[in-house]
Amino acid sequence: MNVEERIKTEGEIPLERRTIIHLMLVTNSINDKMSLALKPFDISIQQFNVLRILRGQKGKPANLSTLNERMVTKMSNTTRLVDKLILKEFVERHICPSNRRKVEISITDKGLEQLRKLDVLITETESRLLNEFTVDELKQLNTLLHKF
Amino acid sequence: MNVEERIKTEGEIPLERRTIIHLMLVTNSINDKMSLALKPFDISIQQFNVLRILRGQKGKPANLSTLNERMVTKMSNTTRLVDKLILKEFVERHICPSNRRKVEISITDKGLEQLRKLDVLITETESRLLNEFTVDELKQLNTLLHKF
DNA sequence: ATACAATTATTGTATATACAAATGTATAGG
DNA sequence: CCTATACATTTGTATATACAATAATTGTAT
Repeated sequence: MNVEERIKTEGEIPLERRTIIHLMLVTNSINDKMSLALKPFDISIQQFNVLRILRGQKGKPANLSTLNERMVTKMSNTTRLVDKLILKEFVERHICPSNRRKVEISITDKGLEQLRKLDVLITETESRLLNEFTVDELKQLNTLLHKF
Repeated sequence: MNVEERIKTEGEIPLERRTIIHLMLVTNSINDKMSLALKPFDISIQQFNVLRILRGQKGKPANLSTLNERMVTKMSNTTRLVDKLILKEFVERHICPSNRRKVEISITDKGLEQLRKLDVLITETESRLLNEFTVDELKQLNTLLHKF
């Protein structure tokens, strides 16, 4: 990602500003590519993220606040995000019997099956995105990001 | 930014996946803080970006496709983004006399004035976001991001 | 000149998201 | 036991965004 070329600036950008812009450009590009990869499956990144969280629960259902807590990109309206996954029959929603304010959301077999297909795709996409990096560089990048 | 803590995972995340997630978490957090800083001025990050691009034109107006090309986060509908800036009287839109398909968008004095106020704020916010980094680390980070 | 394609921006429409208010449920204090 | 408060989610509504269709203008080939 060449910052100056991409945003067509000839003047010099201060290092701090350039870093922020650089990060934005990179993650925007990653998001675009991920969305594109998921598009044939008619699944958004957010929906994919929820499915993965639910699988990580290993059978134990999650409630809405748990999902919200764990989502990479938080949403202001997880109810309706889940609605869409229910429509696709990838998840189920039941009222929690021990506390009826809560809902229990769990992934269905159909959802798990879909996720297995997506796993391959996503792992490939991630690798493709990072193919210029050595393992050491990836570790270095993570160390730097940890400072935020 | 502690990835595992933030998304509440106990299992180990593969390095490549972790890197992508890490980037997302960091830029989401940056975006949140920037939006928050701009909020009192009722300006979105996108609108701010357009104003800055227009100032960079140094009097020379820009057309829509130029804006689109240069925006950090591209929009599918720059027309309506500009509409909002016109409503606030920060920019003006005229039909390009040499090619009437094009529009000429330019920043107004009021827009420039507003931008001067925002500059301080944004520069401060950027510094605050990056205060854990040395200049060397920032350069290092940019070098790594360049690999995308 | 005329027809056709290419360019540039706008508009319509469906969907997504943010934010606040409302709903239903549980808990704690008098 | 009653009421107030806190909690968890849902719903309403305004705004934002994506995507496709349309409109207007220009360039080009015949």
